[in-house]
Amino acid sequence: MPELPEVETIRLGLDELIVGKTIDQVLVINPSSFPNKSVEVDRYLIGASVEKLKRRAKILIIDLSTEYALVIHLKMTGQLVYVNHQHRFGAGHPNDSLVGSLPDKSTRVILHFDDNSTLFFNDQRKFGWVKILPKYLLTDTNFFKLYGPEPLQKKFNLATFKSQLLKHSKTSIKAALLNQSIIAGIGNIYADESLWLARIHPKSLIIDLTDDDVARLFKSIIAVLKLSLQKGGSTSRNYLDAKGNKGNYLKFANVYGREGQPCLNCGQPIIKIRVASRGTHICLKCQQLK
DNA sequence: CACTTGACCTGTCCGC
DNA sequence: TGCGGACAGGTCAAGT
Repeated sequence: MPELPEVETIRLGLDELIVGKTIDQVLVINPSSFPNKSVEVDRYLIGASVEKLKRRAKILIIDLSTEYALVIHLKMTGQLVYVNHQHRFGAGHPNDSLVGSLPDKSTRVILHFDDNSTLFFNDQRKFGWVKILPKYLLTDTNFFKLYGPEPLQKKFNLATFKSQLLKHSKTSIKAALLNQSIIAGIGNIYADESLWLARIHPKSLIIDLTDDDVARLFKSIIAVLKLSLQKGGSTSRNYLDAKGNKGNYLKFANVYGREGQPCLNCGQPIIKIRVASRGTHICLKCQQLK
């Protein structure tokens, strides 16, 4: 599920909701969802408070007041939803209905705070995970050493993007965008959206792209990610933010989920093909293979 | 070596 | 209505 805009939306929500709160209970309902949890690590968690929320690529980091952090990957269907039993958002806010419905059968880990509020880690497909790790390991030279640049950071520029792509010149551009070591945070939805906006066929080999193609793609990636972040991410099936809201980006999507519908640039029907063994949405007229 | 494919899981949808 | 198969936002290990 969550790609960069979704994880960032969750991070912003949790930043409002849980900073300063103290953990008083951790329940692991599905042990493989928290692979390094043990009785001993309870003492690093219980009594610790939440210091800061961070994100690197699609990974969320909850820095605690101790030497440790909770590191979370939501993979395809993970959710982190906060519920405060003393607080209602009101006016039909989706969070209010979660008060009674969580935990549910996809709840894998529960973090409980001493103000009686709760953070639920739900994950239908069980691919996601929570780990506790010492903060000092969570750097780009250690835990994140296989991750490429963050596309929304100021220091990410066209020259960096181009040199990252050229490390893998014989692969398709779509596979490259999905490769977290080339550029961090892009997944299937935003790969398709960025390639459509840049008018590039996803099967194009990197070596065949012109400088102009790469420049358009660079701009398109940033535009697409920023728009999605502004819309609170994409909800295709499962995604919810920390308050239980769905994302609104897919209403603005140009190709993802629009197979059979007219291309918003030329009117030809969008088709769905397979590239890098992922479902891939394109307009054949606007995105011609080189 | 660089690159691609299956496997991990659960649930849903579509065609017969 | 039931059943099998394909597919779903991600990432690895294992294959070519």
